[in-house]
Amino acid sequence: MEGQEGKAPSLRELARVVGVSPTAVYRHFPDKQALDAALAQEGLKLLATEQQTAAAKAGGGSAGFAETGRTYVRFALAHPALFRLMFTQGHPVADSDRPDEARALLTAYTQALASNPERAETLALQAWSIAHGIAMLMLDGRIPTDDALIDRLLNTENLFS
Amino acid sequence: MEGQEGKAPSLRELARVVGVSPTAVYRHFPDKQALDAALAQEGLKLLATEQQTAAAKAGGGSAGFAETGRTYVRFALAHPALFRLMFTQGHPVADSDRPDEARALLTAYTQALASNPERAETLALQAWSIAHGIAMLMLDGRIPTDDALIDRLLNTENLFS
DNA sequence: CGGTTAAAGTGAACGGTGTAAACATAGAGG
DNA sequence: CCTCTATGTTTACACCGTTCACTTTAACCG
Repeated sequence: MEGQEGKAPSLRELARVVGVSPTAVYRHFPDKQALDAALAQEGLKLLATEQQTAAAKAGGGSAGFAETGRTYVRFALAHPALFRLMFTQGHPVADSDRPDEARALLTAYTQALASNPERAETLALQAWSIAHGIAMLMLDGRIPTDDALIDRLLNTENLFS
Repeated sequence: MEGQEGKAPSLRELARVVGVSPTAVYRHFPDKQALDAALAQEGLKLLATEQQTAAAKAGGGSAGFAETGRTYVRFALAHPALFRLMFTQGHPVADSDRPDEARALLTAYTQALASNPERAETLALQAWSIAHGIAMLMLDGRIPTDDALIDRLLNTENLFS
């Protein structure tokens, strides 16, 4: 019925939930963007661990790599607002911090799968792009949120073969 | 320097630009969402024509198909706010209208490239996903907005080969 | 123990937003 | 000319992010 799931919560609403006045937030974060960035960081960490456990359970290797992608998309569908937040706001979230947990994990996998390092980099970004694209298109209601479809689209064996 | 380009204009700002009071808008659109949807429709049409001319200039076929993808990403980078609007709001924009100009064009191409029709559908969605993913990741500053990188990522010949 | 001090929370207020309601005006058609 | 409809306006409301001046809390130290 819906399109477009998951709207970002307002600063005031978050304050309400915590049971505190809106202005109290400013004792801990300079502005809403900083709050969002902190939440996004948390989300990225959560996604990274989910991916790692999923990949480990699949036994690593190329099966683990595939599981990483599925987990990425399923995470987006499970936490639409958080996922949007994670990629929507400001600077790439990490300035001098960990340079994107998820991305590091990604290139680690592709380095094992590809011949030369540049090829691995390209592969990593392509995998990221396709997973991100699927996630976004599904979140925005452009593509049916179908688990089988996720598998079909992420299947590298019939990818432009 | 920036991350995150292109913010949606407010209803009041649009009214200001047009030189009219904010509430006048409601004589023409039931609410802001409807206004956004109309703008999004316009954007989709624009993108579709740009893709068609680009593909035609490339001589159609698989070269034209590739040009379609490049045009998609370049469009997103050229009109960040509009592109976001096109995919961000509500129902898939077309309820009974044209079922997504861009998507129709896409499947038309893949049907020429693939063996069976379901394969073509999968191919179309995969191509859409990767282009959309690249566009989004670049808009959100996750990936450098590099023209050469676009080509490299969209190159089907080294896609998970 | 008392006093000082920094951290954390407060209410009021400002300009911004989307939207509703009641009212004004202009122009077309009889 | 008079009426009706399309279009516009002003005023008002609730919500938003944010600033400011003020109070509370609690920890530390002589």
